[in-house]
Amino acid sequence: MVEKRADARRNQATLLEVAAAAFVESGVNVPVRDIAARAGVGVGTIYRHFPTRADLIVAVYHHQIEACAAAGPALLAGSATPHAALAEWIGLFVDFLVTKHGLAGAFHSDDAAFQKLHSYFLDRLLPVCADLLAAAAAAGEIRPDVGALELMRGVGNLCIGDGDDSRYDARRMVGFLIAGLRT
Amino acid sequence: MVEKRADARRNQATLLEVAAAAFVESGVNVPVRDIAARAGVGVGTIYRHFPTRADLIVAVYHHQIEACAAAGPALLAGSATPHAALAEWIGLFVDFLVTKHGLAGAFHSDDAAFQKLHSYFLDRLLPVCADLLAAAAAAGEIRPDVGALELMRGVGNLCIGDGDDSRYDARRMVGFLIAGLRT
DNA sequence: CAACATACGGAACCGTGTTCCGTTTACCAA
DNA sequence: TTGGTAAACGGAACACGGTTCCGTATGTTG
Repeated sequence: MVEKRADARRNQATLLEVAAAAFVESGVNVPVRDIAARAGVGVGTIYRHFPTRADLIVAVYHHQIEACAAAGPALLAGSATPHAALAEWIGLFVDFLVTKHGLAGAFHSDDAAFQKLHSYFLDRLLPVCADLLAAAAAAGEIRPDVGALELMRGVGNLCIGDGDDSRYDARRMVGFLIAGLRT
Repeated sequence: MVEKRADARRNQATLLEVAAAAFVESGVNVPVRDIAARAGVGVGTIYRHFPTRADLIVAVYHHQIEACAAAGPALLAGSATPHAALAEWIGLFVDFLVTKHGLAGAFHSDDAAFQKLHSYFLDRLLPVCADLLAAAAAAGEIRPDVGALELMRGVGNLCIGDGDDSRYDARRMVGFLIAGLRT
């Protein structure tokens, strides 16, 4: 057995599309039952393809996360200074997070189910961030003791709630944070 | 009717004590049923005294929040510069948040039940923060366009998850953010 | 001490994530 | 074409946490 049944493959594809649409309309915390109903399947079908909510979220945003990871080295190679590359890359990350209502919150949830989401983000993006930080530190543009993990968590945290209140702008706050890294 | 029944007053006091202890041990997200069990009362009794979780949390931390609010003017009067006062006051706020496991998360929850918690924090602390910011801005120490609400939300967000992971230190990140406010 | 308003306890309800299992169906071989 | 079978499905059921409701118990007052 190597090939999945045709209906299974079709359902998985449908679920990814429907989930993506539901996330856009109702945020990543949309109830699993709603997604199932919209896709015309039972909740069991969702859980067979995606063992937890986190797996579904990871699957939906897989391409965008990979694109973000890939953008790091490209920016480093193409920007005027490492610090500019870092700022641009963080900007991409922030854009990604704030356009997914509730994702930043889920990212930092202490719920065990979201551990996988957390791990995936970190696995893919932490090395990229670390390289950018190292380059900027080597160029003497930022203090040398800034860790990639703390920066990513801080940035992710600052994105929580963006969009809920027009008086709060995560991009602005992240900008201040990055500015505060300078030597 | 002006006086509450003696048992009611006693229960309310017990609940405050037990809830405070439970928050310390298990975080502010400890189930209501657990608090009820520890206090030896039914859940109905909790809800009669505190209509929602948020009311209970507000009641438990009322004194500390008031103390934090009162510290603002005192620091402003006693510090070398307005910026130093701002930094010290933010430090107090951060200390308060990070020592209450899960409180920072609840503070920014989009759950309607926590709206009251959010409002109370903002009602009491926003004016204090605004005064400190205005003083620092007037002294030319920080950029003049920083809002109290965005700063408090940013700081609150940075405190989320502190303690869950020894590699993340909210105080450090907040320090960077405040540093990034400088002109 | 009686009578009544107040307060109590905890079962029940609701919403949400997740599991389980009887039923249906795609696929392949005869 | 047609069985047979493993894979996949649907949705009821369960776990859990916040909140509500109401019959019962009790402090208080006259």
